[in-house]
Amino acid sequence: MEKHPFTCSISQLAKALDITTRTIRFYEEKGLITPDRTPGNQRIYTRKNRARLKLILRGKRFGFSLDEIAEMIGMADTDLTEIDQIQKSLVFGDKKLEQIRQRRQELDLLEEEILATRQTLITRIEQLKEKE
Amino acid sequence: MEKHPFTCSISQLAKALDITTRTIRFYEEKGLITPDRTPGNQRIYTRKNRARLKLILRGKRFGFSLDEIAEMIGMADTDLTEIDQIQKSLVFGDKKLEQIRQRRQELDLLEEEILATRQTLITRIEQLKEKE
DNA sequence: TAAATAGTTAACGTTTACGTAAGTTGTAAG
DNA sequence: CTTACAACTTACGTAAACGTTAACTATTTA
Repeated sequence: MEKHPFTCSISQLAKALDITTRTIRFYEEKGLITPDRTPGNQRIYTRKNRARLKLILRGKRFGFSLDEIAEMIGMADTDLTEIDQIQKSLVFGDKKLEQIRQRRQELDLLEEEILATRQTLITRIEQLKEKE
Repeated sequence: MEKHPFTCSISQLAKALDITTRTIRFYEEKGLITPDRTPGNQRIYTRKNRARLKLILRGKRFGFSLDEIAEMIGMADTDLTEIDQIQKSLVFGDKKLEQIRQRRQELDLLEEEILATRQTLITRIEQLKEKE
């Protein structure tokens, strides 16, 4: 196996994901990512770190707090030797899936609501144009 | 038309939506809802107010800030006489629809990710059970 | 090798979204 | 009428999620 060479610095990663370096370091403080270091103590990020960060940002866009995201990630990082631990993670993951499905329904409602408003507006515009 | 009698007090509304009265008053401060008052200056909420509040909470669950939600509501409250204003609202609504569709895609990704992790865990459990 | 650029930690500042407490007024029950 | 409870306003407090600045070190570039 290779030691895939797709690494980058903190500022490169920040630019790629359109966030600040402060944000990345903050997530590290919270234990959400743990990049390797160069001999000079500078952070280096792999594709894996990058994927992890994207997952974090995605979670945030759905209103999950960093603590909740930390939990989800905890699941992803499960030590695959302890069978009890694995089963707990499964239960946790299923709970999250439940939540996600609920969110999807709410997303539909939100869309409906906006579409309805849209229709009202369009109808109104047509009425106004006829009156001219 | 009736003056539909489906009104309630702030604490009733809070209980119904499982939030605190403080939260409701806070949203009012921010201009997100403007209930009528009794002669004694107490807030009364109609079905419409209630629907509005639900919309706010739904938006929050998708990581929209209160300011963003205020914008969305601004669209819903458009003064239907100014044709320019209506058209602006339409454009704004379409932007929000774009965002919502993006969120849906991300939701799918999130679900995939969890399902993949789930599969890994299940496979691992089976392996461990065979070894017994 | 020197200068410019980028990265590091530490610590204090800021914004958002409420929580909480104090003191006052409305309203329903006895 | 008064007791009790709910609602009102005002204001200070707080946790989360970063922003900003300072003082220092590593790395790249001339």
